[in-house]
Amino acid sequence: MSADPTPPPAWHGDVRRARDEQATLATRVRLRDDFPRPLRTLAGFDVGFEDSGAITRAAAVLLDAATLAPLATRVARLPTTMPYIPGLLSFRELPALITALRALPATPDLCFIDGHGIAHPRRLGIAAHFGIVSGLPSLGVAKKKLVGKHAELHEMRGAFTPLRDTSKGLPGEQIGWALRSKPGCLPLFVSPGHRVSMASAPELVMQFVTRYRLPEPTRLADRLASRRGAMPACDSAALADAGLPMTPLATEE
DNA sequence: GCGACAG
DNA sequence: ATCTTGTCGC
Repeated sequence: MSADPTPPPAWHGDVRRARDEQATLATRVRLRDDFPRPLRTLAGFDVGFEDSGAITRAAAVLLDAATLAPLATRVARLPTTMPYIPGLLSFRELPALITALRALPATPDLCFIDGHGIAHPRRLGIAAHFGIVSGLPSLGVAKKKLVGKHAELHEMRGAFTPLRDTSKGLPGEQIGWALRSKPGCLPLFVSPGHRVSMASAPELVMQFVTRYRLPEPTRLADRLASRRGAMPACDSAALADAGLPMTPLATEE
């Protein structure tokens, strides 16, 4: 048995140290598609808070990639250890997210994270960090941009345009995409996390967008993390079909 | 010094 | 993220 090669981030109250750690880990991000085709299972992740922020609540939802049927859901609650600091989001939320991931009955082929992938000052947004720590293919789906600029976006569903980091001059390297997942809605900011290419990111997201702005994996995790609405019933038969463990589909909350 | 600033 | 009612548009 070997120890976890990459432990979840630990906050030591030192912003500069955390930034250095991000720069180092960003070195290990791989932007090449490296996941099963066709995709069998997907997982969506998001975080919410309880007790005025004292408790960090991470939600994970495993779905069947072919039908988008929920196969399992998990919620992990951990004491909140640091405040929100732009650019250091993963140090605050990743421990809970990894806990939720490990509680899933099966390992997902691709992980959708609420937040940015490499569209980050040091190219290690929470989705990229999640990929490095877990070793799994991941991509980021954010509702607002953290850094970068992009041209005007067409109103048509599915339209996308590059998001580039212009902080070091024009044109600037591409760090992600602004994606019109739904007409009449603000665009989504999509970027590769780990083991996913820049070119595939928009398609991977649109492939799982139905009638809402957010793709199903993230949309469902969002509701579970924020304790809103109800989760569609999990399909135990599908979980079995997928050749996954016959773990009881305990749906928390 | 003045904005920008994932969740 | 979270606190919250009504309101605008398809």
